[in-house]
Amino acid sequence: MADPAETLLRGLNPPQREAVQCVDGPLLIVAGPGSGKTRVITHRIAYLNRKVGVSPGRIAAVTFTNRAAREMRSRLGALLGDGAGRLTAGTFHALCAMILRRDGEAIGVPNDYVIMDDEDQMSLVKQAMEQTSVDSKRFPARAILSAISRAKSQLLGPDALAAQSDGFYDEVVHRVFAAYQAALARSHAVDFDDLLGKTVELFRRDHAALGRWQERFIHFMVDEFQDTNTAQYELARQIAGRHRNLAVVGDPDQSIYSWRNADIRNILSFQKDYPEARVVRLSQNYRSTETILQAAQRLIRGNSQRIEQDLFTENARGVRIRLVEAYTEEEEAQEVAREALRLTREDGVALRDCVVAYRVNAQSRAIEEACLRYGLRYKLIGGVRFYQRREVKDLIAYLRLLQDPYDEVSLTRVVNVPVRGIGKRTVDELVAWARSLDVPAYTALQLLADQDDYPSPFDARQKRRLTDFLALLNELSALKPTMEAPQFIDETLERSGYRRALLESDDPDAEDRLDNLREFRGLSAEFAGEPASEALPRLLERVALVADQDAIEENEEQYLTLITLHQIKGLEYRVVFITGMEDGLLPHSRSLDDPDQLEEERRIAYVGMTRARERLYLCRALRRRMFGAMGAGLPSRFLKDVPPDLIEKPDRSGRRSEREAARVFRAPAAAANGAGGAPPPFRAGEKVTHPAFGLGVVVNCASRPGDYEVTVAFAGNQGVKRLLHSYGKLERAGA
DNA sequence: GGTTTAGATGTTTTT
DNA sequence: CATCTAAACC
Repeated sequence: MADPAETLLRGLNPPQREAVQCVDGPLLIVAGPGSGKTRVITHRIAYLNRKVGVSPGRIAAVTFTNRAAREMRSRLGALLGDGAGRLTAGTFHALCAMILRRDGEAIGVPNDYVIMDDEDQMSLVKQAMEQTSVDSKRFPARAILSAISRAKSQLLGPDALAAQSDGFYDEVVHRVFAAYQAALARSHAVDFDDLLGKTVELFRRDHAALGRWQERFIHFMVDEFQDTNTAQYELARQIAGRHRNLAVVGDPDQSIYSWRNADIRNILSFQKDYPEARVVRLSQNYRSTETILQAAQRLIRGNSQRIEQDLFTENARGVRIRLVEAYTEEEEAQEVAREALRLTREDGVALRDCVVAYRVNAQSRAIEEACLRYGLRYKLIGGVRFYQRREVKDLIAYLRLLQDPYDEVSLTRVVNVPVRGIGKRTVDELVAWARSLDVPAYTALQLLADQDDYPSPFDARQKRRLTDFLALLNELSALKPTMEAPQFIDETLERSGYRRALLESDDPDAEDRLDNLREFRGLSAEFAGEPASEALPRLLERVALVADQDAIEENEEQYLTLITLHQIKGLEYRVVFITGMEDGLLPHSRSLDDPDQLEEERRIAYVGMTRARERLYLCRALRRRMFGAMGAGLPSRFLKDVPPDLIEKPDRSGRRSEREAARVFRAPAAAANGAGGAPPPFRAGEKVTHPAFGLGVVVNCASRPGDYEVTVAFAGNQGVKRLLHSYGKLERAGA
């Protein structure tokens, strides 16, 4: 029994063991929620090491987020110790960045390439549309971009798209597509889809390079396989092409990224491409109570396009799912906050064990406000992401420009930030002039500076300003090898005048912005110990690829987590609140008219529900602010699919009058304490009656936003209850 | 060329 | 409702 490999199998059920031990050849694991699939993957890696002697360094494990990769590493560390550090774990994008950094030049991806984010892509598409005179009124740039992105994630270039084009729209897309790719190339840039597509292209063309990576990773594993797109799957097949040790783990019912071109059919393709593949199903749920699992199962059965998985659990039945119905978004948030508070005080639940999940980021605001009001610490995941903030993007644009002067998007972004008298008109002229000379904008600037008499469209004043800017870039570039990244960032902010402009501006957020810049500088400290010229490419790559800046920290701090239903995938909490269970929000209004999208919305709800271990709250508001106006919210159609006997409904008989609802609606934030200044309705010690609970004695009367919460000890075995005064069911006894 | 303002406009999810 | 755009104004 001293066999270290055997100990890894302890505590696993038979299918889990099978998945762990099946270390030769292709493997498909279809795993329901809470089935311990992450555990199976890490154990499999450890088993490969202990039993077969495969070093973790020869294994690539692709995860959906960087967070998941980090988690996998630490789990593996617990099993294997030091050796685990050599595992290559990360997203497909990170893996591709690594490959391209080393071998990309073979297909013309320059060593110093930069990665464009979606905002940059948008501006490039708009520019490409102007260039090809495509009317942005008739063809929204966003739609064109998503068509381009769809084509790219299916490994179609402009020409391939044109070849299978069917109609005018594709023709338009094709034109913009080609111009867009040209603009990327001119800027030495790749977008997220290129990262994948160029790597696939590299492996198609350069078999020596492919062979090296095939030998490097003799085992390849993909988690969340249901959310991979065509390019990602192709890449996995390429790398696993020699050893055929490709293991994929997925759950079709949790596929929620089709809008990012994830293709659930990859699971079918896998079985076709690897007919010899072993298929293992993990159906036992170790996470949730039976009630929660059953409710989720019933919900997901509402989808017609699916294969039934018979999930089961041996966990206890647990408490019923609570339905929370509030009048407004604010009340919904307050009820959530109040309940979270109650759980921490009465039920021994830590605040960290609770999570509030919602469909759209905008919903977080009401919750945040409720948390502030009740003094709950919270942590917002996602939201306006750090790297997207204006000042951070400005700084990144400077750094990118200093790494790659041909990055035109960055150049036009910062050429007049802070204002240097180089307005839109001048910038347009510069870009047009550069294009007429068929050189990048940066080269045009150099021309302007070096050849005094070269004919240009600029007068002396503009010429002076432009060459001053060029001088600034060159000056900073010269500093790059002489100092470390944090110091270089300081110099950039100083010499560009950015910091000073921010200090002198009357922007009310100036302080925050400086804080953010300081924070960014702090991040760059990780790359200290080497000159900025070395650190910059890796720093910028990190910035582009690692989106989960506000990662969930594994510390002891107590806070309520606020997160979207998309980001919560892969996590679990004892208590889950899902807010906005309304038609139009979940399912989202943009998905209502498409059956396929509607099924995806249902899967999103399913993912949310199955995150809960013990308690699940489904919350909705009758009225919600949308488009600036209030709209009536109908309950989510998904609620109907949850069996009523699994749900505990609010006491409808005690519902407040419509008039009172209107009052709350008009002044939702009125009176943070007590009912608008009204005196407490009862005092401790008073005798009261309740229609359902009978006679009781008031224990306490605490003020609540817009209300009072009365604690009453009822006679007999009714026990102590907390009731909201506005429900109006309590009356003074003995009158 | 810069700045302010009114007006329109468009609202999901993220590596 | 908040953010972006275009046009008027400085």
